[in-house]
Amino acid sequence: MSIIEIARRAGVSTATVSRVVNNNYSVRPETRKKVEGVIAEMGYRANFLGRNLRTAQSRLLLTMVPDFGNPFYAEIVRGIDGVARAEGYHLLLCDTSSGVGADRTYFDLLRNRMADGAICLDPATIQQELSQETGELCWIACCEFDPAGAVPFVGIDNTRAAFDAVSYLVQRGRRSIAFLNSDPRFLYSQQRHEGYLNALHVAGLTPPAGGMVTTPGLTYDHGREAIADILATGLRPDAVFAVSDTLAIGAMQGLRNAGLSVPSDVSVMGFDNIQLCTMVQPELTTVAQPMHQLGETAAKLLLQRIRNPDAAIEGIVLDHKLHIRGSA
Amino acid sequence: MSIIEIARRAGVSTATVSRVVNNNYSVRPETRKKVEGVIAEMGYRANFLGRNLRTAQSRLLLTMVPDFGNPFYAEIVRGIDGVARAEGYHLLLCDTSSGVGADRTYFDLLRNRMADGAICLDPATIQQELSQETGELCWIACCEFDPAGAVPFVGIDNTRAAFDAVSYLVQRGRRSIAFLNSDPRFLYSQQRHEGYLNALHVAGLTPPAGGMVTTPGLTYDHGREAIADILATGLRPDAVFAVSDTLAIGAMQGLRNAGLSVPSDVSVMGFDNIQLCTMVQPELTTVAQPMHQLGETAAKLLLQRIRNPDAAIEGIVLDHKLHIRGSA
DNA sequence: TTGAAAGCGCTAACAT
DNA sequence: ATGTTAGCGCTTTCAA
Repeated sequence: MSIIEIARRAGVSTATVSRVVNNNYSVRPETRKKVEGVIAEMGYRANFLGRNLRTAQSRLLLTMVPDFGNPFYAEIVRGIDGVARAEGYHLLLCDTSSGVGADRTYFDLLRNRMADGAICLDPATIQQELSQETGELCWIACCEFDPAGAVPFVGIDNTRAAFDAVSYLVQRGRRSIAFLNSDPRFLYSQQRHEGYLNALHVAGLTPPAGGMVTTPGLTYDHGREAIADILATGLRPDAVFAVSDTLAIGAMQGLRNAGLSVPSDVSVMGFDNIQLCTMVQPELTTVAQPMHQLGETAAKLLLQRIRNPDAAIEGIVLDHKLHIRGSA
Repeated sequence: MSIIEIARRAGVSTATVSRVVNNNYSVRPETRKKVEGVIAEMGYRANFLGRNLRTAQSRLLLTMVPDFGNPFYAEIVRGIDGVARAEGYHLLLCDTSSGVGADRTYFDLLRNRMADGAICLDPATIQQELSQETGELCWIACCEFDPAGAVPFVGIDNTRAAFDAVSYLVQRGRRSIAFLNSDPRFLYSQQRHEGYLNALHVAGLTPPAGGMVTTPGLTYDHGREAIADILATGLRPDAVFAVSDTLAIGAMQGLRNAGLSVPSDVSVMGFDNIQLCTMVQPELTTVAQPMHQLGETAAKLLLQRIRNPDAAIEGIVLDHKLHIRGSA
């Protein structure tokens, strides 16, 4: 049953039905009532497929996350979702962790007009590949971004955040600070690495030999295994800085398994400030990212860009903040 | 740039271009090559809005979750996503926690043909409201379902699972077993409540006065607060059964805060078996749900139903399993 | 193997 | 205030 059927039954034109449905044009109250009556009676619902083609928009926002099993990303997505829904958009959510293959990227969903815009939380490397097309494609980088690139972004200053975190450990008297990093394809990974080295350098320290490891992912188990690897080399650091809370929480478990106690033997510092931080024992000291705000800002920026594609959009850097708790 | 432009440049009809793009009909190799050349040269991408209208499908699967900040739901969604993508579908994800208002349900996205089908993880109450329309609407209930209803479902036997969990606590000598439940609108909440009572009954026990609480959500903090409430009544249970691991983990933290130790003072039993269970101290004993499989099965069922709407589909009950660890 | 043409359901410009 | 009508971009029947 289409709009034609409704128009026929109500004795009006399809245009009038359309006006009633979208209640934007002036329609005589009686006419409106009559049409609404037929619509209710028939249980008619506008077919968005037709509307979308006609208006050339899908009202869908493509959101690409590396892994929404990670509470950090989950919280950002919730931020995006809130803004999107308030503006009448919905989320086309893609978990990029499983990998889609080189020939077929999720950006195709944008090119194919399946989405009106996209928010990408994926590694900057992928993004750089695509930034050429940036003028045509409507998207925002979130968390992973190139400050010098052409793509509008929102994120934090990862280098400084890591610097602050490690400086704190140093200030607390720690001298052998291990570093649990993730995939170096991630820009945040490179930047936090840099911040870590900077802070050590300023303090006249160097990374302990074998104390810098790279994990293939951000699960708790990756953190646990990373610590096991470090300890297996014989190294006994007095602090660990992890680029993710999930990694840090896994690391704490790994340290416990090895009979080491946190923070007396080893301080542990995480990154993100997920809810879980205050649920583990000891509570996790971490660098907070404003996750919800990150998502909201990304969505607002994107919507802005969708509505006014030509306006220049500034990149936005939000503040990080150290949360001192029991683990360091 | 549309298919017409490509057809013109390649000197063929739009039908031929369409055939090339969908490479389903026989097209002469030279013709194909020529068309593909133009497509590549022009960077043409089919507009899915047009295709969707014509084929009357969106290739989108609506997924409604109460809260994908909860790792339990996140894992299910990943299961759904994997199957969906393998079949050329994508996820239209809606977080229902924020509430959409009575007049406008997410099912409308289905009625409006924005999605080809839906998987609903939302409370059964909402679902029952809608099950009348079930013949017309194409959707699957996941986790939350009415075994006697008309809606195809996949889930576990919550009553038995809770029964098994509590029976285990009893068998370990626990006599005063508190129950941390969530919103009773959830069917699982009612069923696990029933299983809890059954197990106590069989053991000749009764719920300790003030030992059954209901939380407004499933965050860690809800668990922590629930325990605080119980302890505030003066009750000192020797075990706690929570309907969610997140609740249980929060409860453990609450017990610690109150100076109680797990499991010597109080045993704690969770539900779901999220990854985090082995990262807390002590590790959490819990009833495992096959989360990934739950999601995969739901997606397969839905796809099946989309392709063959008339075939009867059986409800599927998957197995639960007790995981004994340190907390109980 | 290819082309012509209809039409999916809707909106919006234009006419009345 | 309402109707007429073109057309969004695509697929698909039918004909050649």
